Amino acid sequence: MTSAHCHELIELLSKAGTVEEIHSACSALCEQFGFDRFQYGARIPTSFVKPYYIFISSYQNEWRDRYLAKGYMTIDPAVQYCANHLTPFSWDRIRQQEKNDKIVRQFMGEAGEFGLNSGVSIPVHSAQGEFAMFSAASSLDQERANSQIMEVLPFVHLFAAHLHETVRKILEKQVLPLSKVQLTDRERECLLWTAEGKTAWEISQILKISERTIVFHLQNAADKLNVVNRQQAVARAVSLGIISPSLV
Amino acid sequence: MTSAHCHELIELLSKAGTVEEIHSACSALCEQFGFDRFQYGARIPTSFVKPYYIFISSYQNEWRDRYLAKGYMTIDPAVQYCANHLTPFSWDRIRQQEKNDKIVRQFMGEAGEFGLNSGVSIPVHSAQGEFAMFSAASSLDQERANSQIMEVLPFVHLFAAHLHETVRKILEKQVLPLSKVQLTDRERECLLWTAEGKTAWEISQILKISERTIVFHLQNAADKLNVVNRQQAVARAVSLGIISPSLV
DNA sequence: CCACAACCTGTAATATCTTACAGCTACCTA
DNA sequence: TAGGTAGCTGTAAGATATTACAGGTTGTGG
Repeated sequence: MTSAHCHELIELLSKAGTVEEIHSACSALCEQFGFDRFQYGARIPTSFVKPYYIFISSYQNEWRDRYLAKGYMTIDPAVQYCANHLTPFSWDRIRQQEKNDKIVRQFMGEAGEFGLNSGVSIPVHSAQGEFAMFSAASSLDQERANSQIMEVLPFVHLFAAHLHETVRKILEKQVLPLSKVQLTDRERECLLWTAEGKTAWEISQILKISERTIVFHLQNAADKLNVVNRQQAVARAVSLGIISPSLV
Repeated sequence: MTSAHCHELIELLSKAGTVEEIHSACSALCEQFGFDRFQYGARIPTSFVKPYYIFISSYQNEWRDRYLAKGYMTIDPAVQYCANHLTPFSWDRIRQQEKNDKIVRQFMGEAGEFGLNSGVSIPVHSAQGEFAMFSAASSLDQERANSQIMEVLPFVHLFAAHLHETVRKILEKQVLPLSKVQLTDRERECLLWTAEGKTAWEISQILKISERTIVFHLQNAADKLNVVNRQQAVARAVSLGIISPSLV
């Protein structure tokens, strides 16, 4: 296994223009690297309460349905880990853990019935606040699966990053109109200070323009972001990466 | 070059408890993978206007000083790219670009004087809104440098993720007291709806409790987050990953 | 039983935001 | 020259947030 195999797969990804083609590239990765099934899932922050989800998966439908229906996302240790970390999560960490909730053990058992015993999950976090996870499962016995996973881990990790960027490019045209919002310098500046907790009057003192103008810029920013007030404007601007601790 | 070398380096990282030890691990990576110099830089969102920066670097001091003094961070194409992407940025992309600003060409020239001609930059984005970059430079001629970079890219990429997690663990004790803020379920819930643009009265209707109680929870959340109003509370909660489009 | 955490509620004064009205300058490009 | 964009400013009514006062219930663990 060399980096060249990895770059070939990434090359394949870069040519993908549809979800189906991405699915094929992931399948190619599984074949190349000795995995049986994969799943990519991403959460896109179009709204906080109702984010947009996309899944590209070769998991069995029955398992996927049960997973969603029973709300296993809030139980799955891989999800818990990936939501807060950057580094790959090997599934056998769960078994190694001393105390596992009863519910977690049950979850693991059910997953095992679908051939999801050994595997690895790669967290992906983007600057735009998106969260994605790429998981690959192996049907080898635990020991062999682990050594195989270790072998290909760097390649899968790099692949996952490219995978998310590819998905993002496709989604951009469809569900990410917000990410194209262009704020003017002043709008961004006012929003930045608002996120710092400053009132319109205080910002007017900082920027040495009238309070009315601050209100004007913030209103324009809110209109562009399609939100109803400053709290929501700040939330959206931060989660979209439009404002970030930066460049000052 | 195999994955085993990579895992050894990561093992080394995991043992690091100080910035110096991390520096050593990065140096080991450079030696192992044929790079001459490295730089890791991270921006930690303790505040929007004045974020916390940390650098671990083997770049020449003179270049580092000039870089900061001249504000090259806002010019550097690698930074521009990494701020918005997940995948590695090979420096020769800059040269391949058709139109380069005069200022960019000047920047590249100056960097070249310090032996920073060929190299790669890996973006790192965390769930907590941190942004980091790990760059490794090679003094080989362009063609050989590129093929060498391609060869080790997956390993460097995985290393960068572990590097950031290690740094984060060290910083957590010092500059990240905010990340330990624990909000109650209600506080988080109220904050989440506030980030959705809901007023206290609207949230009271959603949660079927009194408006006064919503105000109470939001005030408690603001106190814990050490902020002065709802805008800042939302900004901080989002950027710290305390609330995110999720799990509903 | 007591302390504590999480949760809940009310009144009221004041500060701040939101929105609607109306109008200005400067710069750039078709 | 006209039209567009970015920026700037004022007044005012009404909605909402902030803060300070004062008080309650429920469940958990020492």
